[in-house]
Amino acid sequence: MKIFLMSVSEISNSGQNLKISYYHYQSQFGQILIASTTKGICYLGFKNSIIDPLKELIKLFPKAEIIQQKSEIHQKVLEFFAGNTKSSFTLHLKATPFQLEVWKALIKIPSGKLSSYGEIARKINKPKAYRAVGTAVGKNPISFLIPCHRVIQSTGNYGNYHWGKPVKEKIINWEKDQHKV
DNA sequence: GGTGGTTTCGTGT
DNA sequence: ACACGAAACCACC
Repeated sequence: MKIFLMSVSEISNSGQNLKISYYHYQSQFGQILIASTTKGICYLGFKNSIIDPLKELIKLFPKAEIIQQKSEIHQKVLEFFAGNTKSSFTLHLKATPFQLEVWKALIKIPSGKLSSYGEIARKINKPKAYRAVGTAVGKNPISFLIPCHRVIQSTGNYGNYHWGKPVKEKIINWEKDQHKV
């Protein structure tokens, strides 16, 4: 069972006076970019033909000082990708209050399980806000750690994915396999 | 089981 | 004030 604690502190002001270290790494789902502040992970995205995660990072924190540099916390994330489920992480997020609610609800979905946008909406006590939930889930800046891939349509279709549907399917199947053993 | 129109809410502009 | 979207729901067929 995967249990990890996360605390979240908010970033206002587009990242002014903020120093962010980022680096590209390889994962079993493709190339990823991990970015962190001194407080925690602030961005984690997949690189593919359509998405340039570095561009997204800069767009998210236009005023921050963004430097290419490895860091210890990146290593912890890589271990997590490798299957070390004991780690705990601190996230340093820029978010609206609604997004924070949604992302916290995502963290509660156990590995290997799936949820739907409507179910998340009911969990945060706004059952009719499923459409807004979809938008909020899609803006999650930390893929994989915040398990946005575990949310699919109520019909059973996998629905869309910011980093491309194939990646979403890969991760879901991988997590399924982890629990078969 | 599938299609199409309607409902609904938070965001960015 | 307005349009959009990682959806859901209902009424048909």
